Amino acid sequence: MVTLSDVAKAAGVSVSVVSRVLNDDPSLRAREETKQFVRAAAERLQYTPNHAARSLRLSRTHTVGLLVPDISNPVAAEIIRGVEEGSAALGLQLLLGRVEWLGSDGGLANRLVRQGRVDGYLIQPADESKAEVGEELLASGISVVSINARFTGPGSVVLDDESAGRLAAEHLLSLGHEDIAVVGGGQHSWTSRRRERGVRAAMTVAGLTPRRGWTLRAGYFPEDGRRAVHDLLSRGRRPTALVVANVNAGFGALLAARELGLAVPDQLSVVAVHDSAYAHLVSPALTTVRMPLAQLGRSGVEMLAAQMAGAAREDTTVTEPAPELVERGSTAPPAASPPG
Amino acid sequence: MVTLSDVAKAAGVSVSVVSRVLNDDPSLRAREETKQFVRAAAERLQYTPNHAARSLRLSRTHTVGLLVPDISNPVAAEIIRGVEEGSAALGLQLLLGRVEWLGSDGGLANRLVRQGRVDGYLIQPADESKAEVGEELLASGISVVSINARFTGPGSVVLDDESAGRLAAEHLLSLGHEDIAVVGGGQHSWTSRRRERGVRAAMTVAGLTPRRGWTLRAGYFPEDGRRAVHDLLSRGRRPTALVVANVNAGFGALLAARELGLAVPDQLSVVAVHDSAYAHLVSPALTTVRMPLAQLGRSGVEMLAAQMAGAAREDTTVTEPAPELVERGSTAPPAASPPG
DNA sequence: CTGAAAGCGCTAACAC
DNA sequence: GTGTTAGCGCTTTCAG
Repeated sequence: MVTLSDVAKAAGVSVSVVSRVLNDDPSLRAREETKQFVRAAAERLQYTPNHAARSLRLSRTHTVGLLVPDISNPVAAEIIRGVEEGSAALGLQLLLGRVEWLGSDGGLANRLVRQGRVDGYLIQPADESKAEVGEELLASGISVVSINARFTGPGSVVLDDESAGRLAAEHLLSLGHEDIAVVGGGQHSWTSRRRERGVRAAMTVAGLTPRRGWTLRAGYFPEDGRRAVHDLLSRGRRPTALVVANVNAGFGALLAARELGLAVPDQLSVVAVHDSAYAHLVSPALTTVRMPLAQLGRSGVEMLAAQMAGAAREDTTVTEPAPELVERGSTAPPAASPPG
Repeated sequence: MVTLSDVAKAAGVSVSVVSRVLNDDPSLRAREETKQFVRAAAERLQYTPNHAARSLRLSRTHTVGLLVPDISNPVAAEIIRGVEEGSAALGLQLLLGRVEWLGSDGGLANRLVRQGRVDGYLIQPADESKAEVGEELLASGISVVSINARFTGPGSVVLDDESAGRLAAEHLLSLGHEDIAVVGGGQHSWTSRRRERGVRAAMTVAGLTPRRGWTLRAGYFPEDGRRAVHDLLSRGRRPTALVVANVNAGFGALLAARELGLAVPDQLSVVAVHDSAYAHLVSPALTTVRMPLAQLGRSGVEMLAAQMAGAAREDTTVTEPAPELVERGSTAPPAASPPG
């Protein structure tokens, strides 16, 4: 390992000069020649500052913890991609962890903070992990931002879920649907509730009232969507169209329809929130509302970086690019049928 | 931040005693009472050793770099899950990075090594990132293990790809297929070549010779599979069954068949290597060969940890649990048809 | 049985 | 313009 003093020796100056040259210390007035010499020596020796020493000295690690619920979920993965891009751009390293660390494990996440291993945390809560789990971290005074969900306190970035819900509903309405049900996310998901609100808003504008019992809470997995749709469609009157709050659950909804012998889109239209690389692979291909997931991740790190630099905690919504309807094969006008 | 000397003060002993008690230094013969006292104080103050100081002192970070090509790929994600589990079990933290760091960016990966930021690397090469990219790292003398691919030198853990290929082919053969084509991974993928070899082996045993031109190299994305199958099926004689070397490409193959108006499985059977949570969501549901991806990830970190502890570099294959055929709807006996 | 002190590599205040 | 030095928090050798 080549250290500062190696470089100093090679350049024939003292360590402090080397340090200040290499860090572009403005208060340093050295001969240009000296600077060049130092830089050349550093280059030649392939000097790289030791990270441990530096963060010990500066109490700053240039590392942020990324706490995620489940990498295998393509929606989460897409957000992570954005986080990755953003942190690379900001020169931050990512320490990967599971969001479960917040709750269990004697507060492993907190320990990492006290260890001085990270300068802040980016949290992508699972649906279930509600606000409280992050509170302990919030209380610790460290920089934290929650992605796609909110704590009780400020410090979050979310998507324009209400618009997404509205867009999905408007699409169905424009096709002529009136009997629209919504399959939401988990019980406590604020994100999902906002999508549902968007759907209701669109229906209200169209002069429709959502039928009671037609707003379900399912979850974020295909199996959740499947179960919910089985449930919904085994009751008396059936909707002609479904807004599913999450694309994964949307796949499950499609599966359920197939299992029930319902033709999509002829007998049932399905539109889901969040696009997915798989949406065009199922049949019929799934109509979705695309949301800027990677941008959400990028905004998340950026906000965290700002917080670490001293900015106040705030809550923001990523509205650019706006949610966009991606029409595929799973939506069509309702079959002509006598009003129920 | 509470430091060792805070604890020492609280316990009324010196820092060195605290350090040795907390690290269970066997060479320390202190009164049991003293130890208890120290531990109690540490507990009470919520002492956690500062990571930077420790790794500066010990030149060890308990952190490994995880370099992946693409988190959004569910197959890669599943491996990462295993890596995550394994590293948690070993008390290692994961620094997430892109495998592209190896090539470009002036060797960012190398820089992290010289910075002393990681004790070793786990690399999951993209198909394209061939052996060479890791060589520089290998040369640096750091611990490295490559997952699901091999460097020119030792230090890798892979799956039993040949068995997987064989299993897929045997399934098709047992259904009565003779005209079997294989859609492989990228040009240079050793992993994929081993799967192809397994297919050929099974066919040879059955007294069949794979038709020339029926072994394609595609890639690991749905689009790759789709293109390859379009290509393959637009030629004169058509196979009755396909072994696709990767489940994602398998989805693309299914799509291509649909686009060409070929009924799966009646006119074309498809079996793909690697199971996926999406396999049962497409229609027909995709028959796959399940491989222990998470176990691969776990074995990867374990091997890396061993290497970091001084073990020699080696190449191993994860054979437990063995590849397993998951029969779904995309395979069936070939339609009775005159031999072409 | 316990404490003092050196030193890991770095930055920054201060001295010359 | 450049060098000296203290000290970040920790482990460990060596004294006592």
